[in-house]
Amino acid sequence: MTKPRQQIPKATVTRLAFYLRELQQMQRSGLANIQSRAIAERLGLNDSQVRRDISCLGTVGQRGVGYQVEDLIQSIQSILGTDRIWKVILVGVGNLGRALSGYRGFQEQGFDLLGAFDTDAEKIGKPIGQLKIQSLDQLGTFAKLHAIDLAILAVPADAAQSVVFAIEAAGIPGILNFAPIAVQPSVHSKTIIQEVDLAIELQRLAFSVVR
Amino acid sequence: MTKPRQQIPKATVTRLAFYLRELQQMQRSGLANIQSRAIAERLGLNDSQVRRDISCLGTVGQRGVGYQVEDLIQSIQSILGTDRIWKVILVGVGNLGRALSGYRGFQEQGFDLLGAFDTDAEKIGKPIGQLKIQSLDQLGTFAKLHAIDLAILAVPADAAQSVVFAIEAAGIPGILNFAPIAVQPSVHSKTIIQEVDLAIELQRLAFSVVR
DNA sequence: TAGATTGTTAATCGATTAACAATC
DNA sequence: TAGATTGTTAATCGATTAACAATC
Repeated sequence: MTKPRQQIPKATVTRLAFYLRELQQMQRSGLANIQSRAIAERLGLNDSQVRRDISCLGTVGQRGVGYQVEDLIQSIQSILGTDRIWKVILVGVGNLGRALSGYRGFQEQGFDLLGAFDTDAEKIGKPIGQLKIQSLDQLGTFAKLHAIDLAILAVPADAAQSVVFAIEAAGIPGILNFAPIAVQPSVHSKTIIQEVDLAIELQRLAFSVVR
Repeated sequence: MTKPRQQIPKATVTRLAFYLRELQQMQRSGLANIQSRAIAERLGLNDSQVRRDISCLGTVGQRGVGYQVEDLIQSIQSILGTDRIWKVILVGVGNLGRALSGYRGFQEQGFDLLGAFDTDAEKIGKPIGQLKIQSLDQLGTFAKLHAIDLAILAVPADAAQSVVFAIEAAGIPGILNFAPIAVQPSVHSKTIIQEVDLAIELQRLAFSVVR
């Protein structure tokens, strides 16, 4: 342990999550110790960068030796906030929403899907995995009752903004937005919105391929 | 038209894709003209940045007036390479792969899913949407026959690296990797790999919420 | 012309990298 | 001790922003 820890750059946060993913793999395969150089190679990065990122954890490796995989995993999880269970709901049970609801990777990282909501009367009451689809009207009550932390938003573009307001009103502090449109938190809200767009990822790839 | 166009920063490419998404929305609602200020507000950015990004297109707005929505859309698509159809295959028809195969957003942006592959004998021959799941052994032949441009990789972590080699061998120049592990292109390959991890997006959101 | 908004420069800010002293 | 690798500094590189001349 070295530093009382500063503000962590966004780019660092993203890389830390990638380090974590690899470290968990390494741990599964029985590796106990690792060096910045090996992490860097595995991810195609510079080893200086890896050490600098890790130094944000305020934890420490051993000079001449490296890092304990177990320690690094714990430190990164502690910084990311994923050393606990996060309670998540899904809003919008269309094609993509249904898919996301079954995605194993969320559960594995401690994101627990507790509810699913839609406006379509045809869908309400039907099962989705272990859950039953609820009316969007229930969202506020449900979110408060279960102290929901995060909402995964997978509704059509034209519904997205009004659903954001509903999620905010329900007191949920974070939204992962898959709706293909920019949405804004309302003025006084402290809700964090993180954008994900799978088509945009393909476009970025297409650009790289053309160059 | 101003500049012969330089290298475009990666951050700019990503934002251009987001501008495109908004502009397409605006066009659908009948808007013909737009200003950097309005784009910036809609996306929560600085208007200087929007103008600078757009200036990478080598296209031009009209001082005192703004940009033609139609022109901007065309220019951005031309830079991203999405002014044409991209031929895509899916490798790995698990939970996530199945979901991705039905995602409308890909088709809407000109990404055409032509094939789906898996190694599981149980799945081969079964339908997925309009397609029939093929054996991974068929990948090379199929990719060359149809001149496939991009592969969406959605296999388990332990299979990912060997499938990457197979995709490279099939001559496919771009991979969108959903497998939760870092993979590397083989040494002499020019294949571009773009990482996407939905659990990591949730982790980034969790971090922002905690702060 | 007067008002508006672009395109672009120069200044600022932040992130990456090389290098090396500290130290296991 | 000798060899290895971290933690951290200083230098470089790239991205963002403010400001304003150009011009519609």
